[in-house]
Amino acid sequence: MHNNPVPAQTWSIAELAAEYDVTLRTIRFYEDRGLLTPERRGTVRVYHSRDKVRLGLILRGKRLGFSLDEIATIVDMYDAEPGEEGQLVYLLDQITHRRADLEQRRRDIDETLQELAEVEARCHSDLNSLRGRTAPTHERR
Amino acid sequence: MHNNPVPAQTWSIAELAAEYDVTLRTIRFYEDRGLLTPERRGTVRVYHSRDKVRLGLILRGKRLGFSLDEIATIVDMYDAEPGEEGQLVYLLDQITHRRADLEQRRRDIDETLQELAEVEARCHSDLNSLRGRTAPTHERR
DNA sequence: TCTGTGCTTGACGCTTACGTAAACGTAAAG
DNA sequence: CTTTACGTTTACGTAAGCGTCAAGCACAGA
Repeated sequence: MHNNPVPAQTWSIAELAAEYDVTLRTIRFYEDRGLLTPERRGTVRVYHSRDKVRLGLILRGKRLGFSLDEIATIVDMYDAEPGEEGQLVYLLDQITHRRADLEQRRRDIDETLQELAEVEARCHSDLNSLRGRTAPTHERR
Repeated sequence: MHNNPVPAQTWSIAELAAEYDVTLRTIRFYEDRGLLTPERRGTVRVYHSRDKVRLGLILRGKRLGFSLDEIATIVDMYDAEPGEEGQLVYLLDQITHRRADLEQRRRDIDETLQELAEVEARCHSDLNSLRGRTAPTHERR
């Protein structure tokens, strides 16, 4: 057996920025908002895998349209320590809310996808008409 | 047969605001951004079912986290006239992009829901431990 | 006629989520 | 030693999406 088998990889701010395709400004801004807490070596930021994971979660939250405040509560849930009963109950409550939110979003997405499919079908039909295959007999809203 | 069987219902701005739970300011703002184009009777806005539907689509887009500009392109797709071939091809292209976007979102949502379920399971387990049922034997990240 | 009630158009304010310099530190390379 | 690369803080700028007055019109009822 040996200690310290893996030197526990770290990243510079530029490396993280490149990997996730965001600017340095963005990463520093997230830190300012308390979403990231990189180590400091002197004045320089050093990011560990924990920070990297959190950045990934933050960006996924952004893709979902959450505000940074909402993202903060979500991401912090993942890292939450067991704590006392009140904390846990609160956390479960948060989870319930988040889940309801996300399921509403999924319904919205599914509806939108369905309607896009209809618009697409109309387009193809119209294209066929234009190319002289047949007259447009379908109903328009 | 008779003409004008239904007087074609209309709504005031306040009625729409109440129904969708938004402010008058918001509805006017959407008009300012070209998302709504209500009829004018004198100086007063009169909303027809078309406007009402569009407002619903706009708010759904908002729930999905789209910007108003993106929402504009989406909503306008629903109302698009057949037009020439170039237009149709462009529309189909837009649809492709939107669909890719939405499917990415759905993946993000599903991942998040899964992870929330894990956090929830941890919470319940921790609660049981606190209540003295059993010791927490599960792994923490 | 006075008082609401509901609508209108500005116009300024505010928050979020960064962009964009400016000015400086540090360490390696030429 | 100077340049270059990479990092830092401070701070002002900006676009989106409204909130929030302010001031005024139009019509209905007491």
